[in-house]
Amino acid sequence: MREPRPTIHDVASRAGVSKSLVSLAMRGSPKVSDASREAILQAAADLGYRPNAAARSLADRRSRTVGVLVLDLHNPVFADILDGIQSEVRAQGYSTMLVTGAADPDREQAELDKLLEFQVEGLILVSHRLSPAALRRFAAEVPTVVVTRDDIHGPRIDTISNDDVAGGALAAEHLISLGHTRIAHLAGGDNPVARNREQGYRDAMTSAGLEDDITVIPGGLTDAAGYASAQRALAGPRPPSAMFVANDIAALGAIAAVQECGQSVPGDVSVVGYDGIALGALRTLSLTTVAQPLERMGTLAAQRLFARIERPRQRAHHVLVESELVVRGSTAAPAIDL
Amino acid sequence: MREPRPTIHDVASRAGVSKSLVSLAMRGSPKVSDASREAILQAAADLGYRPNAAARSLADRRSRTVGVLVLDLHNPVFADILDGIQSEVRAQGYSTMLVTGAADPDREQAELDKLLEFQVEGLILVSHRLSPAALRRFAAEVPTVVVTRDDIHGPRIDTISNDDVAGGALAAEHLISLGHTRIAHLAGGDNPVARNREQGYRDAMTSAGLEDDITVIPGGLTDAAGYASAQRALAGPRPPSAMFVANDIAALGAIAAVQECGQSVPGDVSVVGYDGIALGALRTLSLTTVAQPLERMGTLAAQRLFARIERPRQRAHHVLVESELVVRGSTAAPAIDL
DNA sequence: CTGAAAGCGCTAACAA
DNA sequence: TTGTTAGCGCTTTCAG
Repeated sequence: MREPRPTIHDVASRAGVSKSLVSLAMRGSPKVSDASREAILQAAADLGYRPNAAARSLADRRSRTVGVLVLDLHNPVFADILDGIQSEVRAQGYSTMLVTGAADPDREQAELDKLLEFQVEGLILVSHRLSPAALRRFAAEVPTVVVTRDDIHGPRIDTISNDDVAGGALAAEHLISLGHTRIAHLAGGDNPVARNREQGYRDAMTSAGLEDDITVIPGGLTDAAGYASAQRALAGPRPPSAMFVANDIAALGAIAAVQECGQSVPGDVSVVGYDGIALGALRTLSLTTVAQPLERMGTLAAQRLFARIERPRQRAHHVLVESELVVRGSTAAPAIDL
Repeated sequence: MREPRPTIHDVASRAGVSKSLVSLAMRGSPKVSDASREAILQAAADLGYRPNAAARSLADRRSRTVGVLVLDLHNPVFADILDGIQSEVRAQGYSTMLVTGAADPDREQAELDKLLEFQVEGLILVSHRLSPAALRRFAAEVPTVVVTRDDIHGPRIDTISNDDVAGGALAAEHLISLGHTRIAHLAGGDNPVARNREQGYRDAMTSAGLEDDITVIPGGLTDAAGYASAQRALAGPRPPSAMFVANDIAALGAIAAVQECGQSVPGDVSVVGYDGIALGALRTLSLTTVAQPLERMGTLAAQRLFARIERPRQRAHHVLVESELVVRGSTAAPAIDL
């Protein structure tokens, strides 16, 4: 069907040398005479030769490839983290195989199985939905680092994360300090990241003596979920003057819902998000948020992974990064209640 | 360093059969007795056996993998197209290897070279920045389909695209029919997609007798670029009452700039984007746009690719999909000029 | 510096 | 139905 690709053997015979010399030359070994190298490179170029990664990986017993799973390609958070990962991986001369499981545990498992069949030397999971058992199974087979979660422990599971409880508290405290009391939390669903952010909110409310005002609206981490939760919050008997939303994308949805109700942000309702996506800095949105150092988290993850690929038995590190409150235009003091 | 993974050979000896029988059993061949299959599967499970994709691909002379290059993971457009691609690729029992070149021709080339070394059986390029020569070189080696562009032709280059000239005209005509005359175009930079959209705008303006009002502000296809272009447009001596922006992400940036100037959308300035990203449907943004059938474009691309993998010499198809104007809240009739 | 030979894990005839 | 035998393209000893 397809004409066969040229192999190392074709290059060798065209250059008039042996296979192994070509192999050396292709990888820039110094033990090749200039004349031979010249001839080999020329022959390779003439033929349009490309090394076969499958063959190399088989003979070499290593793929020089790492696998990356991301929760959801639609959320720009992950693009930022990926930038950090990719630059580090490339710097190491590795390739990355990128997959998504669309937040579905079974698909995530299937994708990771594929990755392992491809003999990736390590795994970076950017916010997964795996069960602890499944995660440990993978981590037992190959160096693994988890980004944005640190709830599942294991001897070989490195993590890069921020303190979501503290971050959630930061968000709530900001609203409290502005003078809000009717502060609702639009929660992010059944996952540890969202649960921690909610916990931070609860803690802050309680510390401020506002435990009776704690209002948690169930929701999710997508724009549509934020929109729906906000609608429900505003339809209640005692609508909030401020909302802390589980992440930025959902916060954008929430802002949309507020404005659609004929209310303004922050005039009638203040909104705080979480993550620090670039879009939130746009003046229209101007989203106050708890910003994670996304790209750096990616870089750190890749660095941890390579450290562990080097020394697999080293004990796991848990890197905690600092998130910070970025105050923008979506929050303000509450309107005076007349 | 790492303990070696179990191989087909280990499974065979544990199950008391030969390598080839295991190979057959693993791929569900009917020519294996139930007893053997049972034993083999059990042994494989006990050992935690995973087939080695590199070895399989080498022996099989096919990788069952396609390569996908996307322009920019930060633009949600591509996530939507990818959804379409992935579902089709999975349905065919193939895997996809996803890479980005971050809109840099050299990096794109390097990434595609890698993909070919991995022996991908086909390539889907979702909006690339390759030179015609480079693209043709790749297409000569492996079945290739290009999504969102149709400017580079070649006997083996399939394309899936919309008519950007017509789409650009659609956007401009909408603004014209609303009564606008001072309509600026915030252009998308030096690439054929953006140039075509601009052409459509010029055509529509000319047809309406508004050639003297044609105003093109140079820019780019990111939120930051849209923001900057809009600022420039508004700072001009004769600020526009409407803007057609080269894509949705840039349009969001433009809206931000308008609002920051103390003007409102659509009260003072109407804004139209292009692409149809989900975010634009949020009520806050409520972006009028020319929507492409993104996910379907992905599906079509994958279908074309598999058709071509089947029959490589078949002549190239150029699929044109319909885009449609989606009118939302970011456009309205111009304010009466007092 | 160069070449021959073995083998990575798997598939695919072909025989038995 | 099963086992044997060759490779797939490459890296890597190990002799020349």
